[in-house]
Amino acid sequence: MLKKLEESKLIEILETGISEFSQYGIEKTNINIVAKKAGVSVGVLYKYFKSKDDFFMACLKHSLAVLSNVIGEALQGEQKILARAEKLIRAVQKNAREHENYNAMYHEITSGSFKKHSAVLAKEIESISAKVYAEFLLQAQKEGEIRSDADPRLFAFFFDSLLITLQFSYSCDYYRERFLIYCGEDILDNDEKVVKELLKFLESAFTTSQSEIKHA
Amino acid sequence: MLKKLEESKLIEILETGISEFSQYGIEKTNINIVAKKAGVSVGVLYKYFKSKDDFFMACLKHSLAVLSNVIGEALQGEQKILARAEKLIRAVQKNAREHENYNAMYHEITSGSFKKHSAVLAKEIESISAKVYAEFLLQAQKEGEIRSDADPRLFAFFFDSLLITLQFSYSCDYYRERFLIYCGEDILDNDEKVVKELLKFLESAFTTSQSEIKHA
Amino acid sequence: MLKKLEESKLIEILETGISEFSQYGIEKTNINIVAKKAGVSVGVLYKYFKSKDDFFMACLKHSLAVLSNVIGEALQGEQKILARAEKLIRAVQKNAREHENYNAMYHEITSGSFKKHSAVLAKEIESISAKVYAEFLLQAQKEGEIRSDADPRLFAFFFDSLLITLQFSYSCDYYRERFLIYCGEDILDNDEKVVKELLKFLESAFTTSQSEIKHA
Amino acid sequence: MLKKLEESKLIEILETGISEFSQYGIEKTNINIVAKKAGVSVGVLYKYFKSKDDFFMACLKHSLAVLSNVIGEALQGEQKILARAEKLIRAVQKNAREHENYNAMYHEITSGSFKKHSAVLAKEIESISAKVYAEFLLQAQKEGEIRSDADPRLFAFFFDSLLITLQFSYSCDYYRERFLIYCGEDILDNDEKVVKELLKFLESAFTTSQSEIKHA
DNA sequence: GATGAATGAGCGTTCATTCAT
DNA sequence: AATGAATGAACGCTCATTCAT
Repeated sequence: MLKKLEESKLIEILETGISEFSQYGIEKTNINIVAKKAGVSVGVLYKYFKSKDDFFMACLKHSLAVLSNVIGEALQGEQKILARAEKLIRAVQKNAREHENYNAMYHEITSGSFKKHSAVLAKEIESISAKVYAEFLLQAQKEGEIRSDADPRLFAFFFDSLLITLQFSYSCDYYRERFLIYCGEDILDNDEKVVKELLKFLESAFTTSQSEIKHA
Repeated sequence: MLKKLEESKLIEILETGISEFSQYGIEKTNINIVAKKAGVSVGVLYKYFKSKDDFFMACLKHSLAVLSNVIGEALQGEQKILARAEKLIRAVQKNAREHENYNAMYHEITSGSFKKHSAVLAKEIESISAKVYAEFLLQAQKEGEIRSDADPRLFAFFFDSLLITLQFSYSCDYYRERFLIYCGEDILDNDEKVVKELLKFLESAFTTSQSEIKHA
Repeated sequence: MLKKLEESKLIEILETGISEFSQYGIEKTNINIVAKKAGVSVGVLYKYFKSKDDFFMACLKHSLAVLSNVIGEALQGEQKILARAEKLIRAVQKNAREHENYNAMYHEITSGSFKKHSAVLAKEIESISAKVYAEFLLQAQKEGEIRSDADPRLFAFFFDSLLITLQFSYSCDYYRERFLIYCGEDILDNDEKVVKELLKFLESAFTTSQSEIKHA
Repeated sequence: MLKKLEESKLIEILETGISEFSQYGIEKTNINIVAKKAGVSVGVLYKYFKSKDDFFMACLKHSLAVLSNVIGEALQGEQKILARAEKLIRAVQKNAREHENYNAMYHEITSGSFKKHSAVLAKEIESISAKVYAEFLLQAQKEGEIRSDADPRLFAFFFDSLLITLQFSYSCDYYRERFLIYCGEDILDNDEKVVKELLKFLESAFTTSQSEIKHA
């Protein structure tokens, strides 16, 4: 009971942190203000987390735990690659809207003064999806769904690049603006169109073709 | 003459700023150190720029001026869309390596405490390439190079998403790590492979196909 | 019985406090850590002692209670002054080693932010030995062991100065270093030498001499 | 001219620091308050000194520079050992009164949380006087002024112990109280008496004697 | 104009003390 | 009574910005 109260408090602190971090960035976020907004004293915050960086990391982990579920669920039991892609795209759209801040957190680590942790974080965060994507692309290739001369890892990389950019386009200010500029002011109200067009874009890439490219 | 001297000094200041900003991020960059490294007094710096943010903006503009040339040059006089894409990909690879800092600057604005300027910056930065891409995709569509049911703006968006992610993969720490995880430790030494695979990925998207996608 | 349990607990708290205070000094000692190390809650600690300063005072008193026995025992029943001095010196050596922390506590009050209590503490701590020393020096003087023109109180002061410096030299970091510098790296393994030389130094001071000093 | 102004400012900062440190101890001294009292901003203080510890060290050095002159001057050109001792005692009396704070600074390092620097500081501070004293005691011994069976280093140690205790007795609160308790309330107004008695105390120690001590 | 010393608000972190349970 | 989670004032230090020279 006490435990439950503590846990809900902890989550409230994390959520507040995520809200502040995703609004102001790591450096500009003020720990004292986070504590006040979360309704606790700084002391409590420093009881749970040993430093601001540590606190940010905890917020990040909390965000990623939610995000990784999204991918996991979207990949359940499907067979055809385009169907899988469609599920992922829709998952991204839903998730990015629902957990705007979580995604902004993810984006936060790719810039600013968090360079020092780049290698560790990337390994921790990207390894799973990199492996999953590459594996199901390889599988798709074996089943003739993808051109035989494609490198599954690179294709996984391109695919993920499209997904994360889309994700940020629904959750990070700058990317959202860019999204509107590229696709029109009403693109945020037209999720279906985005799904369709991206699938068209992927379709051919993910569909066996005989053509070969010749480079000089 | 005096003007010229000032101009070269100004550029030196901007270059120093870009170097520092792209290394440490906006918040952690110390204006006094920038001034010292640039060989000027802080007073001069504050004469040219009214605040740190303003200075960052100027550095950003300077970076983008260089970057925009890259796109412009890559688009000169070419006709076939895949050839154009190839030129752009190679330009991105060359540019990202040569002007690592400039690209890091660009990435810097997409996160952190720079939210307030997102709309203005996006409009300023993305409008041109958004228009250029959409136009030549529309042209390509008219000439039968791209499937007739594609939305040129969305396709331009997807195409640009692939390019900027690639750009960051060559110039920003986190994205570079992600790149290695997805594509292997030696991917940075294998630019040709990246070009080929991305072209394969794009090829079908950018090549007329009769298939249509049916969504439930 | 309950009382007894409390008493032993109290002593454990005090001993822990003494250990921490003598290691880190008054300010740097953390009450919460003291409580944890002593195996009690801070609440208990603040039940017994109304503040950190108050707790330090209690620790100090506890230390001094042990230290005062040392002097007392060393002065039992002896007659000749040099024999008494020898007993005291040996007592200091033994005590300083055995109760390093207690002595460090004593030294702690002579500096730092404890100025406010100087007068009270000095009166409490020094009065006894000041009186004892002065009295037996007076006695010694009457019996011709000390030059007749000596002021027993001043001589007691000088004698005690030598003893406390020696005490600190065996128990406080800085004084120990100084001891090594003055007397050689192996002086801490050579207690007998210290005894002998200090007795030589005192011998003449404490032995009647005819000489008189003439100051201009 | 500007240089001069800066130097005087620097000294004012150091003097303020010495005043605060010797009043409140290292930990309780507030850098912001020191800055305010010195009439500068914290920024200036941190321009000159890289941390609080560094600032304390600078204050200490400043204190010691003055103190070492005292010893140096007192040792100029004298021959007879007791005359030298007398000069030193008088120097200590004068110096301790004039530079009360400087001496308190010296005492500050012997306790509290400055343990980490004990070895370095002791070496730096004590080495010189240890060597000087030992040398002139050795010289005195050769000339028959001191008993031939004395160890000059140990005797130097005892002599210095008497001097520093006296020094603190004129400059540190606790030691001053102890001084009054041992020697009477009016001892601070009776410097001559202290000189005379200490010389008497030393006289025999520093004067050749035939007696030998026999220990069991 | 140019300088760069000086400013001082602001923030991360600690820890003595309190008080609800 | 005993606990120890929670408090929040306090302080060391940084650095964007100003302004006297």
